[in-house]
Amino acid sequence: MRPADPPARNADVRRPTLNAVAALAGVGRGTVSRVINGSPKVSDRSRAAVQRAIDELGYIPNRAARSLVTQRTDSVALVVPEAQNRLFSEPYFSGIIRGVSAGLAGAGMQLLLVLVRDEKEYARLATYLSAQRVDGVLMMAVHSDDTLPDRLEELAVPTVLAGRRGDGEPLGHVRADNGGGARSAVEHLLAGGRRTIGTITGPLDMDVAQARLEGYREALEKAGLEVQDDLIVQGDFTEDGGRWAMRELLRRRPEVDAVFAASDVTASGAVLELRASGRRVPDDVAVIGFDDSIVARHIDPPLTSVRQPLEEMGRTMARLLLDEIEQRGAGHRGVVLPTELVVRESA
Amino acid sequence: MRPADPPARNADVRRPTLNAVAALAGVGRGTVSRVINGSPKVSDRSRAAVQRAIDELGYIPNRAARSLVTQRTDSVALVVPEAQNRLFSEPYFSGIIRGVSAGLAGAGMQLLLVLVRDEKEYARLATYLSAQRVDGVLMMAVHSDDTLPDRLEELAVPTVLAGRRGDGEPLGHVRADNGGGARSAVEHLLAGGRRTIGTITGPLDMDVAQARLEGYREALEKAGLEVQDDLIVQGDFTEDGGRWAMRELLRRRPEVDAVFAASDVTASGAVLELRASGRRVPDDVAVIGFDDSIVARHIDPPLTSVRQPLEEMGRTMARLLLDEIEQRGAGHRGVVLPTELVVRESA
DNA sequence: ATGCCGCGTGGGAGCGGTCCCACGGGTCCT
DNA sequence: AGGACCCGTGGGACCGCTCCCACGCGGCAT
Repeated sequence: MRPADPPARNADVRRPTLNAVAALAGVGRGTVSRVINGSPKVSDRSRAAVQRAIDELGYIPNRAARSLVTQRTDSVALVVPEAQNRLFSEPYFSGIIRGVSAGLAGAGMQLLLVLVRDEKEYARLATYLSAQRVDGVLMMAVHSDDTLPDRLEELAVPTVLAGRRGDGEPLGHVRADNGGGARSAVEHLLAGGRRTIGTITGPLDMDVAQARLEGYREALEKAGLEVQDDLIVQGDFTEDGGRWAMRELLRRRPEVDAVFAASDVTASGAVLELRASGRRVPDDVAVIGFDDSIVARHIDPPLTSVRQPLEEMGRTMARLLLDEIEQRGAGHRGVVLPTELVVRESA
Repeated sequence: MRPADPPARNADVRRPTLNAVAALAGVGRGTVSRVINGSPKVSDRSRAAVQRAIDELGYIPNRAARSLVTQRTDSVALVVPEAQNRLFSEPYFSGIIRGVSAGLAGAGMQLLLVLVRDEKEYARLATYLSAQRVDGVLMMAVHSDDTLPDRLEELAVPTVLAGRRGDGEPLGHVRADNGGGARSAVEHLLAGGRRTIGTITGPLDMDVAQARLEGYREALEKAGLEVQDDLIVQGDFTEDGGRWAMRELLRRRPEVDAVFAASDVTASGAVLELRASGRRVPDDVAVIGFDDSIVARHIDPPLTSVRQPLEEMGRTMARLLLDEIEQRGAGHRGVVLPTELVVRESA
């Protein structure tokens, strides 16, 4: 129990209100509101007077007050499952954020960052999000069995995903052309004369992993080569997983002369294992990764990798979400952005 | 009575209000408010009734409405200058964010992410922030000539910085023990029998760079060695800067047998240059970096590096900010957190 | 002139909370 | 018995904005 209430609530300088602007401009509140919201039904004279008053007072609308009546918050949440946050190579995360931020800033929207630590938090999140009345939700790294997106859809919260859960993703989402990227990687290996090309996949319950594997298959088939199951080893996007998978691959097929890894981190594990087995990269075995992350540039030898247009993906996510907020039922759309092969020394 | 019900404003399901809870619980609005805010002046009977009604309706308070009257937003902004966002090794950024998020979540505070692209945006930011009425501001990576913090202080916006601008930083801030970290790195090199130890610094207008350089000096002096100016080369935290600085260092002192680099990225550049000059790491020249970033683990050889307790730094920032919001004038405090030397193969 | 139209415009009525004042009804003291 | 006090309580008055209705006024047709 507090002995006495804090005196002087706090040192806040009371900011000017719309009322103050109206008084100074000699018009009614309605008119000021119209000017601020760009309504056309205001005379030039009033508009100028209001504008002058706004400038003079340094008036900035109070978001809470507006939000209370419009039932909008002009803010969206970016949900990042904690686990993924580590798993995914960092450029992925920060690149997308940068794009999202840029796309949102233009629309005067705020970005709420929500890191989700554990399952318990995750479960309560849907209610939380709809109660906070964010206008929309951006989700990073959804798993195929993720139900949060469905709940958000039920609650009619506009949602856009980074990546999709599976083939017929009903929600709006943005993803890189994983299949195409993988294809171009394998084609590059083929063009380099490699013939026994293995691949280390990601967890196959993730769409990205599936898509990249599919691209690998397509490239081989297009080249008239047979897809051999023992050249395909499942990894988990980690470095240790990459090492382990590479060892397995070498055991099965010691003559392998190239590897396409579904992530750079995996690839770096593979390179380590190759070196441990006395093989040289790329002379004996060529390696290509995916993501063009920091490690790609820094491992020895520098890694050829598939780059995703991260910032553009982020911007696109923002745009899609804004569209959906503007007119719900605009239909959830999926956007696929092209990838690019960055050739370095490993292949 | 209103003539007719509002014509379904939009597809939003109208969430229950405090009024609805009061009606269902058979009490007044004031009582419900008291229960929600944990006031002791409520009878157990009322409290129970209200609690039941809340659960039944799934009531969650409307932040905007509350914010309007309390003049608080229960949200803080995390400001990240865009340039730094690239410059700083990523674990730094994401580690701190994770800590901040954890620290804030406990207090029911929201985290607003604000990336600042260019100078123009930056200039308007102070006004913007105080107008948005965020309760406080967290700033990443301030430069020593940064004036935004000062403006925020003027505007009486509670602020906590990651790192400090200089020696007598007036604002609350959290930083790693950069000097101590550098010292332990150099001591490790000395313990390994190295005697001609060079250092590649960061931009010396940044406090971290200064502090790390100072630690280098102290360690040498403590060991009774002379600090030789030509063993100190200024870098810029980039890889290229590291290469260039290493080349310069080799030119000045070809017999150098160890290098302490002020960042891992710098160190990785140095390693590249050392190898290009035909030297082996660590056999001929030992190298230690700072940050324990991803690249530290992935370059060849794996880099010995100084780790900062990033997540704890984030949590501490959150706590400091919360304190300052709670009672302004609690005095801006600086907190220094210990670092840890992670020994790998490069030294 | 008289009516009608449409454009700007002012301002009342909320949005959903918190704050605080006034009030009923017990307890305890005189 | 009457007064002073305390406790839990209801509800009015906002917080700063948008929405919308009603109104004044000039121009045009009647």
